[in-house]
Amino acid sequence: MRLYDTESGEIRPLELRDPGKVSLYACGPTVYDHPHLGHARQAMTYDIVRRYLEWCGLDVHHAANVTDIDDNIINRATREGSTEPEIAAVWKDVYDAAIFDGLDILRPHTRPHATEYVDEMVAFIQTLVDNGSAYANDSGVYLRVASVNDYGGLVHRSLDDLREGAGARVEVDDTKEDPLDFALWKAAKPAEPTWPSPWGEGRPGWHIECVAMSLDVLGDGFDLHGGGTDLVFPHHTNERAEAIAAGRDFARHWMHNAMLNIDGEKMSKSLNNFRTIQDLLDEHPLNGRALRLLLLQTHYRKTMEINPEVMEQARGGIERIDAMGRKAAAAGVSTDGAALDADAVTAFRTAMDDDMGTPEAVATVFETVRRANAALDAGEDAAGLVATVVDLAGALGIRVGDAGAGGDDDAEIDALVAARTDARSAKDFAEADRLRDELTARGIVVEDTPTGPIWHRG
RNA sequence: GCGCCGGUGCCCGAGCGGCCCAAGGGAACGGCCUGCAAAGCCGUACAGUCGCGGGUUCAAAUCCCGCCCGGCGCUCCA
Repeated sequence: MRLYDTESGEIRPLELRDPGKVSLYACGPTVYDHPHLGHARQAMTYDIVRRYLEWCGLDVHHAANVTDIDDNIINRATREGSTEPEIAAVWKDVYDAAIFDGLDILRPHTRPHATEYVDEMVAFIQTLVDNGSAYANDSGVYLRVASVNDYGGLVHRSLDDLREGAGARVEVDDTKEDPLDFALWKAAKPAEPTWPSPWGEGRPGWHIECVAMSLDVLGDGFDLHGGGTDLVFPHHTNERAEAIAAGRDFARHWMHNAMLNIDGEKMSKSLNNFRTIQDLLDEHPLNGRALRLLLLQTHYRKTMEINPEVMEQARGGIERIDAMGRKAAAAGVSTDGAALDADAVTAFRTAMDDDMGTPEAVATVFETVRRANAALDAGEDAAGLVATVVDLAGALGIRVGDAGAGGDDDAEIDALVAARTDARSAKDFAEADRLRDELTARGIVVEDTPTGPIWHRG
């Protein structure tokens, strides 16, 4: 598989540290508020990477941190008269429900929490202080950026370029030797949670947690490190700098997913077009899967558009896949042991191996859906094609729905559908239509097939 | 301001030197199927300038230059 690597700036083969095994670290959330659509794209991107690699037969270790101590958490705790651990616990649950349950994203195998890693972080910082790449003063401990070889390598910018930005934008902190130097450890401030350290009470800086945790969980020279493009600088640049300064082998490959726009504009709190995942999920029962399809139909490195219209369009796509599933189930097609369609699998693989070409991979799935429907209509053996759709869609995390039953009133609906079938047999079409209207009013869609009617919840 | 990424049909989006008179999804239209529908299949119209203007090349949506527009980053935001 070839992937775009942010550091080298080119698409290059994913070369694994240990053959057959993939170690993946995707930066996780800071838990203090509702997760939004941007979090969904981020989490979904690495969920798809993982699912595809697993589908290819690789043994993936997916790790994602949970940042449970930072300024935002402290501020919220203060504002609500709560405590930081409480805030973090509550919002982590909200995140998990929306992301993992709502969007059918696989839980990372390992989810280290920052507050559980303070000892490791302190030890890491000690290494940096000992080897002269970090210095302590009254306000904390800082990384001496100028001492790091190729500091701006990930963003492809020189130290001078970066200083220009830092000087222009940031309040110059004269306790630092260089405006670019950043905090590894922050000295205690009043009313903030603190941990002991050789440099006094305080709390860890932002970037140190990911370095300490990724290297501990996945080991030196792990394969893939990912996150949103907005993390390239400073977060990932600084993680990388810390690892380099400590003489550790860090990520072999960096990947970053693009941002998303709502109604043509960037999503932000100030523009008031901020959407939480839960809002979207509540809007329509198909939205979780529709969002996944929408995300898959755009390449992960391209800014994508999201608005009510495209969500509706994506729902249409999901319904198309489900309709095939229902039709196949009604025709009694068994996919057990059916041989997959080799052409489709090859096309799918080729697309995915080329820097996660999910839009083309999805196109292959839909083409296979059409071929399966045609075979089903013609009464030909469609098992292989249906199995291919289920398999390939599954590799992308899309489940193919079937009958759509599962409500408390299933028996009642079955009875109405049966009554309609009887009316149709008796050519009493007025009664048949009345019964169908009644079902429609209950949100049930009835589809007549050669093997009898099937129904699902619309 | 500096750096980076984009601008493709009605909408969303692939394609990134010849296989493109440009994939796939959604919407539209016609046909088949149906008692009528729905779903599905088949077909059609949509891109006659692939943001605009130059250039390179036998050949450009695809490469180069300039401009316009949108996005991201420039210290804690996915």
